[in-house]
Amino acid sequence: MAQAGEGRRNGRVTIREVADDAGVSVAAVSKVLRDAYGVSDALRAKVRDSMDRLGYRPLASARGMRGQTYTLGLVLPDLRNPFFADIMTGVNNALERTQYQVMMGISASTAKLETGVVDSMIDRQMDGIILIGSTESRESLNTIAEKKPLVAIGHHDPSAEAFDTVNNNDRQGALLAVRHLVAAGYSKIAMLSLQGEPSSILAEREQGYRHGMVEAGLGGAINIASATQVMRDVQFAAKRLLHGPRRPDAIFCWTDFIALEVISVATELGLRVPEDVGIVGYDNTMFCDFAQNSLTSIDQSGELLGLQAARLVIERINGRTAVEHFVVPPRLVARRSTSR
Amino acid sequence: MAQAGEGRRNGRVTIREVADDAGVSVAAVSKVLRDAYGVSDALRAKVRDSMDRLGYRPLASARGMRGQTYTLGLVLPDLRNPFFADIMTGVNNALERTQYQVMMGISASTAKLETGVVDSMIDRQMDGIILIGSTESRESLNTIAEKKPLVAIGHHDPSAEAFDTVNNNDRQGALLAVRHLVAAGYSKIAMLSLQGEPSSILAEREQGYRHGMVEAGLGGAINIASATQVMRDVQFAAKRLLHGPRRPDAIFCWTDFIALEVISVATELGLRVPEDVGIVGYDNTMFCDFAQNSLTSIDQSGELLGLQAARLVIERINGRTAVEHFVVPPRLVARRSTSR
DNA sequence: TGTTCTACGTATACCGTTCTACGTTTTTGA
DNA sequence: TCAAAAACGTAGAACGGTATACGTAGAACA
Repeated sequence: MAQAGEGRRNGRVTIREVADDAGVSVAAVSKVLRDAYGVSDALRAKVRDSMDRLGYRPLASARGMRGQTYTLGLVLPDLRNPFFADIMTGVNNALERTQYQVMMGISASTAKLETGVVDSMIDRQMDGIILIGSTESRESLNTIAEKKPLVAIGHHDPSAEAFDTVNNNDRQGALLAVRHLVAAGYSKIAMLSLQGEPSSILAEREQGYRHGMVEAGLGGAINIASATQVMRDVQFAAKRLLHGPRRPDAIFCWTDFIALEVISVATELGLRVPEDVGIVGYDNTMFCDFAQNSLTSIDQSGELLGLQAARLVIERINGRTAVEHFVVPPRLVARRSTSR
Repeated sequence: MAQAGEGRRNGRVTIREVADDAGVSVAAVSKVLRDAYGVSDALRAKVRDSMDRLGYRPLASARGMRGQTYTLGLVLPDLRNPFFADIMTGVNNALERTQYQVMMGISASTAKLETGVVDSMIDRQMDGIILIGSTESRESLNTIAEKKPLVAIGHHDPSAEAFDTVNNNDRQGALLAVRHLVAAGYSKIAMLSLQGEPSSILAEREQGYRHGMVEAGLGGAINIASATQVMRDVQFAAKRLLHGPRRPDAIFCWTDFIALEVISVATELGLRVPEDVGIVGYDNTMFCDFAQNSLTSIDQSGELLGLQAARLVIERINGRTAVEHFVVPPRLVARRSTSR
């Protein structure tokens, strides 16, 4: 097995060869690599020069045996939501001038797969882990945090001690949506929420929605439906909402993607957006801007979230133990889908 | 630095503890792990039991020092195109019953970043690499292939020897698009192609387009515009096409995403799709199905591409050296955007 | 002028696996 | 029944880095 690998390792320059070339000890080279204490500028220059000339690259596995791998693990629920691309951009920006690299894995929004991916990242010695939209319990997250520095994006748990969180204020986001719809003259406002393993974001947004409705004297019209992220499921839920006896005149949707699906279903049913039904999405992804969608949405600054998460995880790697919970205020971006 | 890591490694069960627990040698445990020759069923059972009981998980870094890491690297151009999610699904399906895990990186469609990501994957001892939509030259790919088993998805190079390729037939895909548009009564058919580092796919699709036009006696109407994947750029190119003196009555677009942008621009300019302008996309992503888009598109079976790529890379890891080039026929899915 | 620091380098144990080389036991074949 | 082969298991040297413990030279101080 793996005969093919035999000749392949060859050609890899090791720290020893660099040391020989520079005429210094292996330890000295290692110090240069790690920016460790006790290296003169002259020595550093000499070593750097040898490394460049020989094309030396440290082997992450070997580093991982004693020290760091300089690799961060980023776990995202799925690849289809462009919102995660925004987060990724932020993470990459934060890491630009560091030696850290990111490796991504997908959890497909199920706790079982998520655990698998996280475990595999721990096996692969990631120095820290950023978990997006985790469905795990706090205990599970604590268990992970015992092993590696951990930051959760999109997971509200302000009393968590072992790991940091980075969020937008989902309650306020939902509130913004409802207030905007009310101001635009809608009153039978439904929420199309997420079905599946209950999460803290879910609770926050639903609270925000309820709060907004009650505040506007529409407590009696509160109507929360839900669907998984699967296309057929969303369609079904949307049809049920728009066909039912208490047909809403506006729907606040869990994500932009779900909102687009609702627009699609509404169009097929011959309902006009925004005249017959107003739609609000969440995440303000690039698709909102297309004229055929023109979707009002809540922006939660994905790039900023990613940037902060990367900062926090690196701080933890560097020794911070005090917990930090970062919250961004959301912002509503109005478009035609609610301009009755 | 990294004091935080000190207590963290603790609790990790090593192969030695498993060996002690099972009352066998370290080598025996390793053999069980690798399904290597020379282990009796009894010994295997004993060792497996100890591993389960202790919750042992092999450390990838340590494995990487001598053997494999059981990790594949998947490099994708960007996270925003849901087509890549299809590929990923295929890859995951292929890997389901193996011990391999996938780590993803993004190249952002630039050769420089792509090189960086690939290098970092080699540093991290990926056993094999799957490269999607690579913009690298054949020599660069050969250099990578010298170091690791390599499979390129979306990179036509049928005479490559050192790495495998997995593709849909892009020339035929473009041909299908043009023929479909011609059959629907369009004649001034433009192509909105990709700008940037030239790729083999680009050449294939443009050839298919030209061929289709000439075949239909429309050689004089050949009109190839191009734009990068950046939103503003696509908008600009679309406006120029739709405003220009030789306004096309149909546009064959590089990806669904670009097609959606073109629909958006057309809508804003007061042009009706499909009456005034027919649109065809590529990839047949989930967005095509939305009623507000209803986009005709070329399906290149992303899931199958991913599955095959995973199969090929694992075969290479296991010793295959003969090259293999896998090609899937594309399929046109007609929707309203071309139903004049 | 000796003593104590500080700055800079070095030698080397160690990390957790794999895998080769080598024993020992059991099975097979004549 | 004995030799040869097959099956099973073990010891221990790698792999390429990190980090600790230590040595040495020159500067600073009294």
